[in-house]
Amino acid sequence: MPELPEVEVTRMGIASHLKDRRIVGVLVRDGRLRRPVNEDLAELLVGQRIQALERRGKYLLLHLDQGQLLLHLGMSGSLRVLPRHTPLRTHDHVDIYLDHDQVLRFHDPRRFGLVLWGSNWFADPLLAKLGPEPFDSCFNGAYLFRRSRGRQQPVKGFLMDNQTVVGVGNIYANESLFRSGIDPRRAAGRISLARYELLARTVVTVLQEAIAQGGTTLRDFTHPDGESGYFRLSLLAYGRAGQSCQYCGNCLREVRLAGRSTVYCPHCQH
DNA sequence: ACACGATCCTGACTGC
DNA sequence: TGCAGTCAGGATCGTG
Repeated sequence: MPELPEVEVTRMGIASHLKDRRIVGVLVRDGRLRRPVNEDLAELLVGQRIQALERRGKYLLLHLDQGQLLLHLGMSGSLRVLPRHTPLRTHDHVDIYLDHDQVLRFHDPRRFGLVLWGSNWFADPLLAKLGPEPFDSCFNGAYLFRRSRGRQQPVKGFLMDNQTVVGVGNIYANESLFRSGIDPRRAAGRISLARYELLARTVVTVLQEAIAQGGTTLRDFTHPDGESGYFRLSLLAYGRAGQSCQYCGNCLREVRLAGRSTVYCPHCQH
């Protein structure tokens, strides 16, 4: 489900409900995630107060008095703040009970997500190797150009690599390359500085638009408040294989790149 | 170092 | 209706 915009929409939706709340209980119904949830999570968390909810790439960091709870939504995860006695759905794997009768509930059918306690996640290999945030000034065309020299990898895979830049998954990689007129199959090392400058600006614009529209709702992604994200209506490439290009009217084509569905316009993208 | 495929897991959907 | 096959927004690991 979530790329950077969906994670950021989640963060914005729940951060104010979490700030200064005290954790009064924890229930792990199924701790078998990408890595096992800490077995003693309740002992570790109960009594601590929540200071902030921060995002780094597609990771969320819940800052508590004595450390941080690292959260990742994987492909199918979601995180909501609910009244404590809200009925359970299947795959509601972790509940963190808060004062004021609320619960922070982690839901993840495919269990590719993470819920892990630690004291310094920024030093952990999971986060330490991440590339820049797309909204940071060091993410720009010159950076992409420099980093891509000599690389034969298709530019789409290069853009989705979270050591290049964090947060750009399959949907937004497709959209950014479409809007930039760059063929996703083109070798990353053979794209000009000028085109990378356009691509970097486009990535930022696409992600910002998606956040402003509440993210992209496919299948079950909804806001923390249950609303849908409307960026799906703005998708020009992703999910539109076989339909006509909004720019030139030709038929959009689909190929698989690094195992991921890739949609592009053979006429507009080079 | 680099690029790719397989893999973790469940659910939705397709076609027979 | 049922069953097999395919695919899905991520990230890591092993391979050549």
